[in-house]
Amino acid sequence: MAVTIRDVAKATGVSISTVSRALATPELVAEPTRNLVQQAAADMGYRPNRAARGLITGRTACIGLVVPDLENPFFGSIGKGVQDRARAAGYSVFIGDSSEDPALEAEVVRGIAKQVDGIILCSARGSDESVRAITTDTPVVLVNRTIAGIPSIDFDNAGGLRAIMQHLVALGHTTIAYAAGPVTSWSSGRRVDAFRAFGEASPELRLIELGNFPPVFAGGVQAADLAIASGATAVVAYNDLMALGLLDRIRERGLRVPDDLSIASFDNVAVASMVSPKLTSVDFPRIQMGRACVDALLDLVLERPHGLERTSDLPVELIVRQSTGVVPASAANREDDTRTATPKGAVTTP
Amino acid sequence: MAVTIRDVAKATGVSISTVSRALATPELVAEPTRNLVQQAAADMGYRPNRAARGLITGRTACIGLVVPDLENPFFGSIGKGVQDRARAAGYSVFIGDSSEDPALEAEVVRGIAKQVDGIILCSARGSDESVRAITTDTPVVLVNRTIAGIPSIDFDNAGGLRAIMQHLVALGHTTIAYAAGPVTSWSSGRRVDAFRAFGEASPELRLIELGNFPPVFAGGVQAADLAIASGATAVVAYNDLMALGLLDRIRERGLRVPDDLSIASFDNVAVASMVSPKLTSVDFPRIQMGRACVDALLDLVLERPHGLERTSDLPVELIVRQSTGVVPASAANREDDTRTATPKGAVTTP
DNA sequence: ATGAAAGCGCTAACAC
DNA sequence: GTGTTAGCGCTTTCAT
Repeated sequence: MAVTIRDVAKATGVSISTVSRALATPELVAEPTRNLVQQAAADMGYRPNRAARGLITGRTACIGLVVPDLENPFFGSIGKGVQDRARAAGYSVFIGDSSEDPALEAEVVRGIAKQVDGIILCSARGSDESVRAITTDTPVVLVNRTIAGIPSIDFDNAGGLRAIMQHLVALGHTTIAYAAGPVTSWSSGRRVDAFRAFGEASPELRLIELGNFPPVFAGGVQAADLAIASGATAVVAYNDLMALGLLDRIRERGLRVPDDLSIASFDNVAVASMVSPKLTSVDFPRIQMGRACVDALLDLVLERPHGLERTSDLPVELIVRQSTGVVPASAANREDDTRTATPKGAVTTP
Repeated sequence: MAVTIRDVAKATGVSISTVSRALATPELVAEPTRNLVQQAAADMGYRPNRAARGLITGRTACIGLVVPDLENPFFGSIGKGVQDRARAAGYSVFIGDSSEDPALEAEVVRGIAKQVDGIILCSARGSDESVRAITTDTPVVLVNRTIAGIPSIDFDNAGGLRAIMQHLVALGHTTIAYAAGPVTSWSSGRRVDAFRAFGEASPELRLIELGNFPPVFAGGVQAADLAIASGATAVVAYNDLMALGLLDRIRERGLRVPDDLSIASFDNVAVASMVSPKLTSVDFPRIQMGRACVDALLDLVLERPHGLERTSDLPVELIVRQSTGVVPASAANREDDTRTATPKGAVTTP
């Protein structure tokens, strides 16, 4: 058996409660006693039994992290941030993988809920009700999804989309296509909304929605032909994986990126800078997101008043690389004609 | 407070020990009582308090997984397998990220050790002694590293290397270069050993060791020029990231892959099939590895006799794609000459 | 087959 | 400032 508080008490000649206090609340113990006990505890290699402590305090000093897919580096990064901040705060992290399955997600959450003080739930797949049901027993912070009444953290999807659009417009593009992710994806929805809003604010642009695609390589391949057919000079993809698929298919069709067609996307996964041309992509501070989640969750758990707002958006950053370039001369001319034909506010020719 | 065993006892009119038995060891309770209790427990939403149980049984039903970097999809996959198998066995998983830092690794392990029944330690960074020290308190299974006396699981690195070599030889290559990973990497060492062994067994081949490189894109870039200078017609890289760097630099030098130079590597990361040309790579069954780790660890924890051997190598699979092709005609001729000039066993010209 | 009772290691009143 | 005591929720002898 490991060394217990009792052993330390026996060794130092004080009572077990003094040992407990010297270790947990040192300010309540006289200097000499405290030193004696702490020294002895250290010498004997005493390590408190978390389970016993939790049994009485009702706190576990553990938090749970439930993600749809651990293999996805996106969630790995968040996990790294979570683990890092949690450790700094003296908390351990339980990991749960729901394999993108709502039923499994519920089971995983249930299995974890009892042994933690709170849960960080990434991209919850369950219904609003099922998620809300969890939050009655356990503090929860949501990532990549918002449900009224539950604190959540997200990236600034709209800001990222706008950054891409401004970048493309600055390069002279006026006909821009967007290849969206799954309709069920909340973040995809936010980006589509921002895309439309941008279009409404800039009527001189021709913005084309290519439709919804699986957020993977094959989805990008599928979108590529539509993008080419649309006449757009730039394509924005829901994520880098799709951008890779676009790239592959576009080149297969004999076009060059970015000379004939520019590509921009979201995520800035590691490989974005390893392919040629390197991808222009919106970077999400994922590790920072993980940390922010822990902060928000501990605010809840410890009932700290000065926590951040119930929901917040983390700023993102556009990383410009080689997959976006100035609009092709031919397209620029063609579009110039269009622009001239419908000048903003003034009609000189009937 | 949550519903306890006491509440269930009160509701059913039996004693708490009967409730405990009905739930934990049903065979010790009479059929009617058992049903009554189980039904009531289910209705009341009773969930056993793991901490309390652990306090008395000495078991936590938790295992720890410590990896060098959660952001690396390699470890994410292993984590997925671990989590999956552990859940099936009724175990929860603590995650620890050591950020490739031996000191932090030790701290993370220490923090986790007390709250788990065993630890799966991936690519341990600490010294043999420090790792062995852990195993005195806690069962440990090692991944990607072997230390005498500690059970470990690994991939069949040598088998993978041989599979690549046989593939290249079948394509006519006789001058093959190898770009190794860091000298400190255990798996890199295994592959280098296998490379040399293959060379010794096939004296008709010219095998070139380009040296050790960082296992990342930049390392591959660095190796590329050496590979080209070496006159090899095929390059084997320590991992896919390096292969990507090789690919980039080789094309920058005006050569084509695989027409002028073939590239093969290890890991088969997702992106290997998303670049062009798609990479020939050795696939590691990582999720399966995670599962195998849990099985091995639970053998230790539960002192099951029929566990697998103390150390074992998981089989790997070569995935042939577009980055490897038949040897260039020019090179084939040149090499034919060489081969003729130094025939095996017979010297015709002084 | 079931109940009573003794703790697992620790913290938190409550005394002194 | 320190010691005594009563549990936290559960399993596990030991009786019955």
